[in-house]
Amino acid sequence: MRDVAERAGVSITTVSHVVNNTRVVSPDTRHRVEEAMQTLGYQPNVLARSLRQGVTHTIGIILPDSANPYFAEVVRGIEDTSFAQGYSVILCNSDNDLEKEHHYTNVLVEKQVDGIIFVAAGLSADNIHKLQARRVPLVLVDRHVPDVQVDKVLADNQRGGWLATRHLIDLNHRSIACIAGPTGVRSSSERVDGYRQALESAGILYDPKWVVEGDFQYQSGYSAAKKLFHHQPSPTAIFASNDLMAIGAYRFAHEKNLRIPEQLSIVGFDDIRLAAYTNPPLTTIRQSKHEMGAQAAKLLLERIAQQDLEPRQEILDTELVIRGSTAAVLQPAGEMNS
Amino acid sequence: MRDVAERAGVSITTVSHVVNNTRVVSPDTRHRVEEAMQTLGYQPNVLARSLRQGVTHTIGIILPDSANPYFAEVVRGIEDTSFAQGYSVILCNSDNDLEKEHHYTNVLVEKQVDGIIFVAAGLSADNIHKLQARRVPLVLVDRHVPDVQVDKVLADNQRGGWLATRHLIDLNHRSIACIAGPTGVRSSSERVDGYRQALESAGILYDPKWVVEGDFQYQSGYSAAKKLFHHQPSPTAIFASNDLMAIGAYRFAHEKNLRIPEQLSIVGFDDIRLAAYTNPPLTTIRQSKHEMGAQAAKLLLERIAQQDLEPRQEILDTELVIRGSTAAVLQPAGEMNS
DNA sequence: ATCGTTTGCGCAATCGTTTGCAGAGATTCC
DNA sequence: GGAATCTCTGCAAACGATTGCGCAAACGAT
Repeated sequence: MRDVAERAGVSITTVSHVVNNTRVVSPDTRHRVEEAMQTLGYQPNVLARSLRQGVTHTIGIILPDSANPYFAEVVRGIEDTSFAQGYSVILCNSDNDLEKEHHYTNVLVEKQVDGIIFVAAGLSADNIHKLQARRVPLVLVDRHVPDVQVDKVLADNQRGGWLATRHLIDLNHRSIACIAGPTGVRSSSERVDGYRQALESAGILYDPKWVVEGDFQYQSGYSAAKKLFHHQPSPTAIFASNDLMAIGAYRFAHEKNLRIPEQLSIVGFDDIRLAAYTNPPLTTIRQSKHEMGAQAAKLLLERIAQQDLEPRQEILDTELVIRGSTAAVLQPAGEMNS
Repeated sequence: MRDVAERAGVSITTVSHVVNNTRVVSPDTRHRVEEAMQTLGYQPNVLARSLRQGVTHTIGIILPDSANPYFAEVVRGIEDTSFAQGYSVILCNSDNDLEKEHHYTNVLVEKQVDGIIFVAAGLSADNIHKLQARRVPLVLVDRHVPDVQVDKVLADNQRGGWLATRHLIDLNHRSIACIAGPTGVRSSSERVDGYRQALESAGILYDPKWVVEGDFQYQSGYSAAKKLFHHQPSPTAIFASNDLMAIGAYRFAHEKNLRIPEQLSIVGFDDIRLAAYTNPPLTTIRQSKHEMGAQAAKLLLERIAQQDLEPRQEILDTELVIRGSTAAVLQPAGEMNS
């Protein structure tokens, strides 16, 4: 910058002002400065600017695993709207490890990010409180965390679970199992709640034996299905609390030569891109992942602009997408449904 | 920091030295300083440090789409090893748009990142040269770019294409189509080269009509397959140059009631996690995506540490993974193969 | 008592910007 | 013709750390 100033025969102040268009500069000098910048290939050092202005135009994302197709799309939503507003994002994978999550919160604070978007690794209340004590703008995504007052954007998981299960009930299924997500993850337990409510409101006994826990990965869906079919009688339908595990269950069904949907109906959750391309295409609960990320970024940027807002909460709709993995049960276990 | 110094009754200098362990401090003062830091909840401002030291411990990743499962895993590889070495990553999606890519290179340079990992959007030579002119440490991943001298980590795409095709030939297929990636993407054209060579070395005519172009997404695999089956005769096997398009082709086959692998064999490329869970499980060419990212990060950090290295090139192995989507052709079109 | 060494610490410049304050010359107005 | 106003620009102090240089006290040896 000093070089530019020298070459243009002006002060550093003036250079700064032409760069930022922050006060009038005579056309003549402006031109000289611009020329000097051109030939010297000047690019501002935003570190210095940030230091001075206390603003980095950078936000952090902390989440369990960016390689998970679900989160990957959320991240894209965040990145897209951040980009549009001139913000960059620092990506941090916590691997569901509170320790790592904590480490990253520190790193981000030290790097003076303007805000953080957070998919909690688990019982992250401590980490969150620490951030709030520092008055770091914050928004929680996808997973609610108890005991914190903070902006959130969540999906209507319970309704989703209810829709999925209700759909199966409407198809005359009565033996409906559930592959749950990890305990302690709120979004998962809410889905199971929806499942349970749908069963109970249809007068079907909720049997904890038919709820097995997975970890949201393919493999665990496979294992869970195996476990479900280990004892008699077997379920005629499975509600998997995410698509990855639903696809894991597919794998099991194919190995056992169980035809989907004729012999086993499966409903997933999330509607990842892939879901439309499985065989058969997966009936699932859609939540708009990109939208979720975009909303989160929007909320965060608003809070950055104005710190003293009341904590807000955005609940995104979930929607049943009927594809080919569900069908009416062959031997209806009860009376016909209207 | 000034507050800490004041509270501990020492100079800022001393505080700095206890924070960084950079010269001897008497146990007594050290203790006082640490206590002051504790009670004040001091966290250093690494912006200021970076400005002074000219080092940010931050790297940038520019790639087409982090939501693509393939890149998502590469990114994890990068993030993991960066994290282990104390670096953070800024994530930038170019959407294969040279303009956006260029914008991001500027942003990253201005943010003074220590280096950049780059999956080229296309003919990115200009953007790369600009970076090199600024002496920004750089490594290219996954896609070669002509006319640049720079560290690279690539997969052996040609061998992969060859392996895939050879596998089909060994199964007596003679009518082998290919779903290519976008033109201009080097890794794609190399795979097609491998395909072509395998055909030719087996004395099978290479017919450009049987090579249709996709864009590496599910949907384009579907469309490509449709196009391939539009004319007679139809292929008995398809080599798709990535798994996503292979799965798109699955979709087409299922719609047409073509059984895989009995009536149509399909080989993919990449071996994304999902590939083991499709129905049937996808035969594909494995490349280690996480490893690729990890290698890239390693190379980059080495170059950051030592700028004056010769450009290096890392070629990662590809490997045929035989699963259930390929089988011997029903009516052998030619003589039996040993 | 003197001198050399060691130990422990502080001063102030620096990194590359932004920005409040103020000044110099040109122009306008009465 | 002087005052008031306008236009354009520069000085210098921040932002929050790091670091070369140097100084004072304590110590040990002679």
